[in-house]
Order: sequence, then C-alpha cells, then structure tokens
Amino acid sequence: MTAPAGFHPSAVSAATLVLQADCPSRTVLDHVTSKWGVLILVSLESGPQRWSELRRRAEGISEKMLAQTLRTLEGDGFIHRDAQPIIPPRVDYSLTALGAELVQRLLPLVTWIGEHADDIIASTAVGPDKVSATS
Amino acid sequence: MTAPAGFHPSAVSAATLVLQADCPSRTVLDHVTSKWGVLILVSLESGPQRWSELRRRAEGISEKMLAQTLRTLEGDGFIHRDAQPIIPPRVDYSLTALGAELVQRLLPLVTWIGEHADDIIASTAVGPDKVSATS
DNA sequence: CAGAATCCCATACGATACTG
DNA sequence: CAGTATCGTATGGGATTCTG
Repeated sequence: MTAPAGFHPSAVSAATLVLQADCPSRTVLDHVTSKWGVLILVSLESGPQRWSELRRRAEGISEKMLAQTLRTLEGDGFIHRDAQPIIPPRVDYSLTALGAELVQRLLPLVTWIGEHADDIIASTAVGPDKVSATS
Repeated sequence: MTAPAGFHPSAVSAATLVLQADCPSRTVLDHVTSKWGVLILVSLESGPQRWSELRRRAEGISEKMLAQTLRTLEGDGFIHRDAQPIIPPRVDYSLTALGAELVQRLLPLVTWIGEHADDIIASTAVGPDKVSATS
C-alpha cells in the first residue's frame, strides 16, 4: 500500500509520504504540528498531568484550545484521558504507548530548536544575504 | 515539581523551553511546524529544487503559501535561495547547514508518522463515533 | 475543577490575475 | 519561469459565560 516493505530501509520513502495530498500522514502531521499539539505532547513527556496543570505549563493556551487539542490527540491515540468521577472532578492526561513513541521523535526537534532559537531569531535577516549591512 | 532529580537536566530543559510563551523557540517552532513548513523542508532534503519543482512536490500548496513559507524559512536561515539572473528566471532553493541540521530532527518524525498514519487514522475513535456509513 | 457552549475577530490560506 | 498583488473565505483560536 503506502509503505513498500520490499524497499530499502531508507528513511526517505516513508518521509516523503507526507508530501502527498491524499496521504493520511498529512492529517496526522497536521494534528501533531497544530499550534498547541507539540506543546501538549512535550509537556506530557514528564508524566501524567491534570487539566489545570497542562493549562499552566503550556503558557498562553486557552481552555478551548486545550480541550480541542487534547481531544484530537486522544482521538489519534496519542493521549489517554483518565476522568475520575469525583467531586470536584479530577482528570489526568497521559501519553499512551503510541504517544510516547511519537514524543521520542519530537524531543530531538524541540530540543534542537530550544538550543538554536536565540541565534536564529537574533540573525533575523529577512534576505538572501545579509541585508545591506549598515549601508 | 518540575525538576525531576533523576533526569538529564540538559535535554529536558531545552525541550521545555518551548512551553514558555515568551521564548524565541516558540516562534521558530511555529515557523517550522507551519502548515507547509515541514513539507518544504522535507522536500528539500533530497537536494536543491526549483520553485516549480517544490510546488509540484508539496502537493496542494498554493503559490502564495509557497512564497511565504520559503521566505520565512529563508529568514530563519534554514533555506538558501539562489536566483539566477537569466531569462526565463531560474531559482534554486536548498537547505543551509542549519536547515540540514533541522531536517535531521524532522525526518524521524515524519518517517514515523508515515509508517503509523494508517493505523492512527483507521482507529480514529472520536468519542461517540458515528457508525461507519459504508453505503 | 474540568469542561462545554457561545460569540466574534484576526489571519491563514487559496484562487485568480498580473508582471518582469 | 518565478514570482507579487489583491481579494474573499474558511477556520483557527481567544475571551467570556455557564454547568455538573
């Protein structure tokens, strides 16, 4: 079907699947890379967390987007939702095995970005070469 | 508690930077994980490509978004733009050294998604799932 | 506390037309 | 060929309010 098993174990073939418009991987990628998807997943990497805790950790997220992102990620099987029928309610979110696998691929990315973001933003030269420096 | 004693402090801290609202890494992450950012970067992994070729490979992208995404990524220093002053124009885009580093962190992610997307989407149980209308 | 529902706006995005 | 400019729409997403 989509992943020819007989091909070389080259990572490229599976990676380029996402370039195809009709491929399911496009959808999953969109879910994960949605504005808050990565942040929620990365936050959960440090263990199960409650709603209020996630909301605090993913700085700036609104309740609406937290709920929406959590539901999408849960629908994809990345996140497990544990609602305890008590008053007041307590709901814990955690990574599923699948989610944990995903996050393992996410961490190198966000870590690298975290380490290089300063340089990248600092050198914001919105031009091919240095924009005419000092002229 | 946010500082688990038994973990590797370096890796965790850089990864969680992105959770902070004011952190530059948030901006870079948004650029990279923008709707078309990942696709452009992954596409360029297989070597320098012309405008028209990128447009063809990133299926579904509009000219506007191709231009916009390329400029943002170029501004971040991930992509190099080589415009040849000939008629008709020929412009080649390629990854910079920085961009290549980034893509190395992107490939495991998109590869993994490419390999698991079918399962993920297939089992899409979004709450009270609608009965599959095979008709 | 953990959400759902509603309102509403900003902008991301696509389609088209135009240009050097 | 490789864009830019303009326009219109869809949707993302924040603020607020309400509920069990």
